[in-house]
Amino acid sequence: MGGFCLWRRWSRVVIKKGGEQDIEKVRHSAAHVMAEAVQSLFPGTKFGIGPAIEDGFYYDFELPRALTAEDLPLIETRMAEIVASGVPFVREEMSRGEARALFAAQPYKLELIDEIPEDKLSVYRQGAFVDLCRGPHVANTRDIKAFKLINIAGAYWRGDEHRPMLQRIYGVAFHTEKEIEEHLARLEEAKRRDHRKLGKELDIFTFDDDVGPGLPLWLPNGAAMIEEIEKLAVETEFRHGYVRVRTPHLAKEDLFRRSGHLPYYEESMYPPMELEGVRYYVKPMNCPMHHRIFGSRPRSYRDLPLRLAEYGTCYRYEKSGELFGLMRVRSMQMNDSHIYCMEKQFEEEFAGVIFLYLEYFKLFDIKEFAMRLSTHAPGGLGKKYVNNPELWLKTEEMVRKALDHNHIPYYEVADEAAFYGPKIDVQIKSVIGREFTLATNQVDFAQAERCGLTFVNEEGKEERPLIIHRAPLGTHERLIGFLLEHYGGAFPVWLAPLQVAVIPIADRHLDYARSLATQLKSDGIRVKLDARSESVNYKIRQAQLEKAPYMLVVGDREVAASTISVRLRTGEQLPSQPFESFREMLRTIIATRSGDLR
RNA sequence: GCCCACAUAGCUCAGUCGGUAGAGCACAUUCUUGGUAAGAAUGGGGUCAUCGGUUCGAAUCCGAUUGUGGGCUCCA
Repeated sequence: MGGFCLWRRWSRVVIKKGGEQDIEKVRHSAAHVMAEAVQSLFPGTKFGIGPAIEDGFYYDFELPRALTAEDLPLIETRMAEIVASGVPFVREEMSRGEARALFAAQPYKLELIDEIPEDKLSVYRQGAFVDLCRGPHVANTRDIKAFKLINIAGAYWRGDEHRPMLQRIYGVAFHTEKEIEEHLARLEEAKRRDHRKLGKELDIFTFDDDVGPGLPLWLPNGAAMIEEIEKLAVETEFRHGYVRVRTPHLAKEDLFRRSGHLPYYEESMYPPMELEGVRYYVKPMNCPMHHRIFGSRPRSYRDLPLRLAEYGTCYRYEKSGELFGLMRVRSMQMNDSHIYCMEKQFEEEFAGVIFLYLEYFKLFDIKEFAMRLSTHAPGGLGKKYVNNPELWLKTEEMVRKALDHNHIPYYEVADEAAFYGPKIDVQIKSVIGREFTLATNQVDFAQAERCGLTFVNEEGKEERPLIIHRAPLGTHERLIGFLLEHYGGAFPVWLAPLQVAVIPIADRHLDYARSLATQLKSDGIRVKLDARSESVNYKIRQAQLEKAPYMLVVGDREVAASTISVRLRTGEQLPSQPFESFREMLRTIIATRSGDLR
């Protein structure tokens, strides 16, 4: 598993290793300087918190008016003055009472002061500005060499949506101006790779106001990709012993009540519709339906493990502000499966799923991801989580064992589990830097009981199956969103919406070009014949922009010799060759889902 | 859902102090038949997101709604 990296902690680790532990101090100090600047420009400002973060810092303020983009340069200028004045950062220690007196006009600081367990509190002073802070800081404001304020955003105090919304200013800070420029250039590059931009340029998907937010429409190019991905899933899951099922998009209220979705998941569900006195819900997950398939006849331990798979379409009512391109939508098609097994089969099944993930990630050349074990929090029992503390602890331990025995690295986060059990989420980052769960592998000890699922064991007694929910390819929406960014739109041949562009040089080459296109089409290749009376340059440019892996340019020479000239998407030119040899190569590359072009 | 910003042709964007809309690309037609990232001309295309208000007059000012974006919260 080379290339595996837990980038959650990555930046910190790298910094420490590289002997650059100072940069965090610089960023944190920059936050203090920004706070001082804001205080001097907006007297009466109430301060929240201002930590260092990846690439920079932020500080939360309660201000008399809303900030605008025009305020940032003013704040920056003030900061530059403070930096240039070369004021030292001075640490002072004091008692809780002294701190309370010092921050008497700062309600947010008072709240923090009261929650600090130690009796000795520390504050840092630079010039006229003093802030409650653990430190450490740089010695002098002059040590802050390069910073820039980036944007303004709203943020709830202490991340709690029931508490006041403060105004947050984000900044970046590095040791040198050059690093800032490089960082901004990286952001620009990220914008070019943004799946929303590429998805539009490559005609993959669109959103329509009349259809609704978060409800993507797949254009022909996107639909072609979806079909390839489903083909991949069907073949792979068949090899791994899954059987396929199909289920409706709706079910009666009672099903979701028994499964636990209505008590624990209702706020993410579309409201019910009522017909002939019966309430129906659109499904937010496929599991209840699959559980009914499991329960559709008596099951023996000999039937287990039973692996039911379906690319099921689900609908979740995500809050409007949470929608994000294809990465966060309201209708989604999931690479779903539920594995019903005995407890003694659990470890093997669970590990099998993890290895299935790794198989897929290798295929897609996905190297930057992290496996996150999400566990429950005792405080959420009966609210967010099914109330069965023993089973939570037991299944969490089972998952840890399954991971450890297979030497699979992971990190653990409490209070992130599904309502029915712990899970392993595979975390990836969008090119914008936002983190998403791409795939998931969840244990479910609750629904079998809630839904009354049993099997007859070796002793002829009824027993509850354990259930594993898994979606290694996540949803089409998020996977394709991710792959767009991951490949920058230049997909491997098998996945590329347009695989071959046939480009005749002049009209007299059209017949030959057409016969090539027809033959490729009969091989199932997605081919486009560009028959327009445009220049060769123009047609090649078009094919390049569409990121066609292959361009077949045919003119007098090719017609005369019955050959083709192949230009790769990389700009590379293959030697002139008989059409049949290209056709053969293409067949192999697609059949093996190779990432290479030749 | 919350804070802030934005919404002009299919796409990317101009549009000054309010005086009934422009460019490039794309598309269509014609000319051109050109050998590896844009040949030329002509043409069609916009209720300036929607609704309301201010004004003699609104793309422009104000309000609401819808949608999008940056965050927060939440998540596949």
